[in-house]
Amino acid sequence: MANSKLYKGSLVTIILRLLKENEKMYGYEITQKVKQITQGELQITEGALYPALHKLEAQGLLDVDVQKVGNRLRKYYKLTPQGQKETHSKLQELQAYIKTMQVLVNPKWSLES
Amino acid sequence: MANSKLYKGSLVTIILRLLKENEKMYGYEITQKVKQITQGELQITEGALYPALHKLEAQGLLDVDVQKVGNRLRKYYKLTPQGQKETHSKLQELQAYIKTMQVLVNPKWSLES
DNA sequence: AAATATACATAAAATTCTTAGGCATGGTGT
DNA sequence: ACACCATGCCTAAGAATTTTATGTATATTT
Repeated sequence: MANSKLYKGSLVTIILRLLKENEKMYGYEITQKVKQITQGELQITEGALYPALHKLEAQGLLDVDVQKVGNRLRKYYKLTPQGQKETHSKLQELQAYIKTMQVLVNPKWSLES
Repeated sequence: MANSKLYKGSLVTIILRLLKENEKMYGYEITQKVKQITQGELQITEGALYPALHKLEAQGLLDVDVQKVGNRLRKYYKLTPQGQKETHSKLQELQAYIKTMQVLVNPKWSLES
């Protein structure tokens, strides 16, 4: 997941955000979508993704729909109503995080306009 | 450290950034400064901070200067030349992270203006 | 025929942080 | 005098998340 440790903790937010946009997605699709959107900057590893999906499902934030495409299985995930709420919450947390970090990083301190 | 998991991985960046601004700081001062700047949003716990400082020192990114103020010890940390380079690098990573996350979060996909 | 892509999965280890203490000085309130 | 909180350092057990390393199987490309 990139060489930056900053991505630690943002996997769930990313997953939820993608599912908000795409209605239903399967695991492998998520990894590819993220790679594409970020132009390779961010690579979600399967060892992190699948456990995360299982946990989100266990928490009632995602529903699963297993489909057989050709001869292969796909597990399509989609947001539950509760998952939609959580998505909204996570996105607000992200905005707050970014805002806070920018305050910490930008030297407008001791000025406090 | 806030209720958001997004802060995971950003502690070192925060420490380095503060030391870039403040020349020399001691641990407790860092916790208070962060609390103040973020108006309580972000509380750095000492259980995370001190091991992080020790590690940065061991990596040669920080130098320590122990001083006795009144009857109490203070360990003042400051950036080494290598620490300054690393700070620059970490700040660029933060910019990249924010940019990437905003791309992931903002729905300009499949448009790619 | 071999290599790569698709598609799922788990498990050990590493990393980072939280939680929960411990020790000591100094000031403030009762 | 005594309790409590702020200052100032510290560590260690556990939790949570991710990396790394596999495993299995089918489909496509070279």
